[in-house]
Amino acid sequence: MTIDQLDARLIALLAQEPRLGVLECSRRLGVARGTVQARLDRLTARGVITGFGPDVAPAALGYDVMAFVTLQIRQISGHDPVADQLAGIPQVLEVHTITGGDDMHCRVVARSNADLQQVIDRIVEVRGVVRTSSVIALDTPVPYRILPLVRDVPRGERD
Amino acid sequence: MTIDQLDARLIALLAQEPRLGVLECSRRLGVARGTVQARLDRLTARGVITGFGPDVAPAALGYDVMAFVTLQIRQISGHDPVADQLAGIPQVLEVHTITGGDDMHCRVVARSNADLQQVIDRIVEVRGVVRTSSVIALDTPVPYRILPLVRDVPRGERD
DNA sequence: CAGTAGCTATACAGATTGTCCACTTAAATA
DNA sequence: TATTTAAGTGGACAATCTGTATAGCTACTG
Repeated sequence: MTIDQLDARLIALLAQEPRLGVLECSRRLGVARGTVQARLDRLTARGVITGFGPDVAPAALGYDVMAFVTLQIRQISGHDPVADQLAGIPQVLEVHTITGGDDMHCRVVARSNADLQQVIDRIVEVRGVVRTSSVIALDTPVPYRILPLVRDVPRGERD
Repeated sequence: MTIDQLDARLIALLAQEPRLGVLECSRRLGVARGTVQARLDRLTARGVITGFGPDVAPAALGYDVMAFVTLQIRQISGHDPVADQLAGIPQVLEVHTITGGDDMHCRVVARSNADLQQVIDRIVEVRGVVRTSSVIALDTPVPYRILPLVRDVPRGERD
């Protein structure tokens, strides 16, 4: 499961200028339009590209506070019911189960520190959650990105 | 800094079917094309929508292991030089400075647990990094999302 | 009340998309 | 070696969309 040079260049191109159409991509990459179309279809079908969703900045919506909350849960209840509950809280952007002393790791946002407390309270209320521990993200020197990873791959061939 | 109903519906629509054109959006939302265009321009200008990048699944590229690495750094060196170094490691997808006992929080991916060790080694080598601690993400019951947040906002009016 | 901002409706040329098709390679298979 | 198969190229066509402008209407503000 890897991608080749062309795939990588295509993804990189789209990552930098996402609004480009297929035709424009083909021009920039120096290949036929059909090729780009086929590549995109294949990348999407293989699940490499999962979508082209608009990237929304929570901060721009007033959610200035971002935090990571780790949870310990009552083992007996299992992860899924807890995750389902967490999924019902809009401010919970992401949930992972993890190794180590804690059981789950969430990324949450809030409108203020006071609001963060509310969000955490809501998390604590979730049945099965035993304890939480939070750290606030003060700054994000490296925002989420995949370009370097994509550029790095190209030694591979087809799948 | 909030968005109104229409903005929210527009973002939600695009989040679900990102490939839609402006015209199609206007039809679905029941407003004029110019309105959608203007809204999109404004949302982008205001920084609410930061892009439409292709969402790439690292796992589909063979990076099956995801982990969170927290760092303690030598305070005297400051965060920035460390962050710059970390930005040079493709497998480091994201870096935040945080409150609490540790100083930085990173999301990293790797091709295997053995490979993760390599990545961590590379992080440890960064000048200014004193200590690292990692947890592996076993599962992701709630993948990153902003829809619930966007849907939740609509009580607000214009900025 | 005048001015501004936002939405609607309409228009038009130019560009793009979704699909076909025929032909050429390169690689895998019999 | 002969034969498939997958992938890429170049071109063509109708249908659609985009960028851009115009003008009228409404709501809010000083």
